[in-house]
Amino acid sequence: MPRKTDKRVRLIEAAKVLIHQKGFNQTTLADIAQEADVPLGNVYYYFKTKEAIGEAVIEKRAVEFTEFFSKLDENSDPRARLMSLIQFGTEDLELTARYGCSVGGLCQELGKQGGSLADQAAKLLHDLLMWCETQFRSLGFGDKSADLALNMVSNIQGIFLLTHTFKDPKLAIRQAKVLQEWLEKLTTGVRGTTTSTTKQVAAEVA
Amino acid sequence: MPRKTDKRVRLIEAAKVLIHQKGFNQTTLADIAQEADVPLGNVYYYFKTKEAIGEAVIEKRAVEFTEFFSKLDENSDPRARLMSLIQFGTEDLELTARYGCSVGGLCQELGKQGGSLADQAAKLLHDLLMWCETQFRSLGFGDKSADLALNMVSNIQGIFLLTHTFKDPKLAIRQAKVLQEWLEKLTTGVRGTTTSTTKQVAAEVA
DNA sequence: GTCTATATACAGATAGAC
DNA sequence: GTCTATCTGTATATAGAC
Repeated sequence: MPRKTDKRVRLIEAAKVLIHQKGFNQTTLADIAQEADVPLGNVYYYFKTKEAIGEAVIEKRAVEFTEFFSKLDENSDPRARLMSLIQFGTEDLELTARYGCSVGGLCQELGKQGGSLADQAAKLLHDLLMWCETQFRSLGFGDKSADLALNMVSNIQGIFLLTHTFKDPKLAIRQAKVLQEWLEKLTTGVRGTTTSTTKQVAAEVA
Repeated sequence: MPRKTDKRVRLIEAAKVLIHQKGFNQTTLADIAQEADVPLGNVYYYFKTKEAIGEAVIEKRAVEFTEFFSKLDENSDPRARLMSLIQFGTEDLELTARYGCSVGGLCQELGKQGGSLADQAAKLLHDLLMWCETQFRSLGFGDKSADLALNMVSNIQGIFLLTHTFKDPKLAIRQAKVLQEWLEKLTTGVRGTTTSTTKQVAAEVA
């Protein structure tokens, strides 16, 4: 592997971490260069602008999201997949308490500024939303699926914000329990395949 | 009222709006001075530092929060108060879609930086959380009240973030309906006063 | 109390030697 | 491809006349 790729990767990784920790605007190119052990002036050989680095970081996040969904999809039924999603939300809580959700934080910050970076960040949350909706649809919730997905992602993002605000991982633990119970009650008697019968059951429960 | 107070008030109001729109770090003193129609150099007569302006803005938000709670408390029973809170979340949604939640945004941004400003911003969300918990406690939910409050505030903050991220007020409308239905089912058969009977009912429902 | 001019620091970005 | 030195703009903050 040529050093070119190596440095590029290092810069993206450094930027990814620092942007999560300090936010995009508060992260300087000097910060990134230092963290990646690359001289400041050399950064511009790999990225024309700071925005280009932001773009690369979000693309990296998108790849990680895809891998994450693949992992979740290994669960045999959609209900277990959604449960896994909630479970993963209780990992790395020290990081979440310190710096909040890496994706939610980007959407919040960049959303105010508009532009293509904001759109790219929003797509990450959109993908998560769509993934959840797919699971609910597979469980037979039909037209209710979008609302259920919205409720779930909303809940997750909200508890991340509170966990960060109060610097208290226990909040996320508590809410994860609540969310899992909600999902359990919601899917009681519902199978993972979409048939006319399960659709009726799901519609009734919802 | 002396002009001194007038300019101070104008600066705080301008800062409040701009910080909501652009975030604290992205709002410059020049921005604030211009918006308040005060010469840049004069700003420092009223506030020693930019942080001092941030402090004043958060204090203003705290006052508005208190007034807001007073308004909500005008409802006769706690259930109606919580319903009102959800209802208020569906007002000014164009603003929320454009700039997100003014308080949530501050907590997110300042939380990463730490310091006293972050603590002050966090206190705003804490007050909201405590207010909600008080309502649930009045409804007889006892020890479940903290979790219910957490769930509610978490949900509200989450949907604000999504509304902002996707620039779509309809999302907040949809989720408000879901939240209200949740609250309705939760409090079915529960009265607004705390007696041993209602406590049992509430505990059972929760 | 008010306001212009400016000091100081640091950000993103570039030039050009190697 | 790499890296030092630096340009340019802009931010917070100050000095000091009025």
